[in-house]
Amino acid sequence: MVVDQLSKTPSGDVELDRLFQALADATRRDIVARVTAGEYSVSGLAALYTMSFAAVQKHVAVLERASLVTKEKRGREQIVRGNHDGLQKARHLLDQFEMIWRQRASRIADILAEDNERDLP
Amino acid sequence: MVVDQLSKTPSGDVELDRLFQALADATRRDIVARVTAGEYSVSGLAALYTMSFAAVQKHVAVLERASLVTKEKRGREQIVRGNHDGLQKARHLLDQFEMIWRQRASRIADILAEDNERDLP
DNA sequence: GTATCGTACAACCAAATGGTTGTAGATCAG
DNA sequence: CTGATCTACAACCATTTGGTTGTACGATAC
Repeated sequence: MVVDQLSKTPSGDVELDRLFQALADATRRDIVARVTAGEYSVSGLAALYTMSFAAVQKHVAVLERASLVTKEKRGREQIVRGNHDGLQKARHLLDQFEMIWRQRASRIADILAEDNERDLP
Repeated sequence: MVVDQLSKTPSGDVELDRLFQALADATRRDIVARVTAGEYSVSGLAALYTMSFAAVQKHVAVLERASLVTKEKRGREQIVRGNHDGLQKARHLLDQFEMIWRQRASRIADILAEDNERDLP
């Protein structure tokens, strides 16, 4: 059977919910990009945006729950770093979709090939 | 300059917001997988889930606005198909993050290499 | 024709989201 | 010790989200 990744995703992966939910906000995507490139304290991040410190703090918390970011206490500040594992998990799902797409494409190609066989004696 | 993809993403890409928001729900991910593999009418999809028809209809609408899915009227039913472009766009962003990550990794490798040079006379 | 099917859409509701302000606890600098 | 910084967290608010039910309408079947 060609396409049965589907049965493997009956429903309800909360981790993926949180991952994509976390990526569905421009500020948070920006934070991910920055902390993936280098280190930032929470207030260092907050300085980059016009919103309040608490708002940025909440965004970081969302990213942390989504495993896109880790926090580590250093002195009085909290260092935020990108977490590659979270990104990998999101990429993996999209790769699966890509596979499903390609399988469908090749199925269609097969059908066309069959048609050709039938048409050309 | 090594990492200035960052300045290119100052903020506010509504399309990406909608894309990831759309993927942040297990039912919608399941729909994407199914309609990417083959064709479904809206009611055909609705039959797969326990929720109401209207709920599924809304999910499809969200996916459509996110360019993850297209609808095409055929007779009295509406055929839902996967839209590869939307997926590609999401994959592209994650690929950019992957690049940022690798650049950071190689920067760190460079620093370690410098340290080695300094340490070994 | 009438009945039924597939769809669209409005109105409503509870819960989650994204933001604010304010308060309080650690940690560092002087 | 005192004051400034960085963080955490609660309370509040407006808007969005994910679901419901109900109504209306075009296409199909009989």
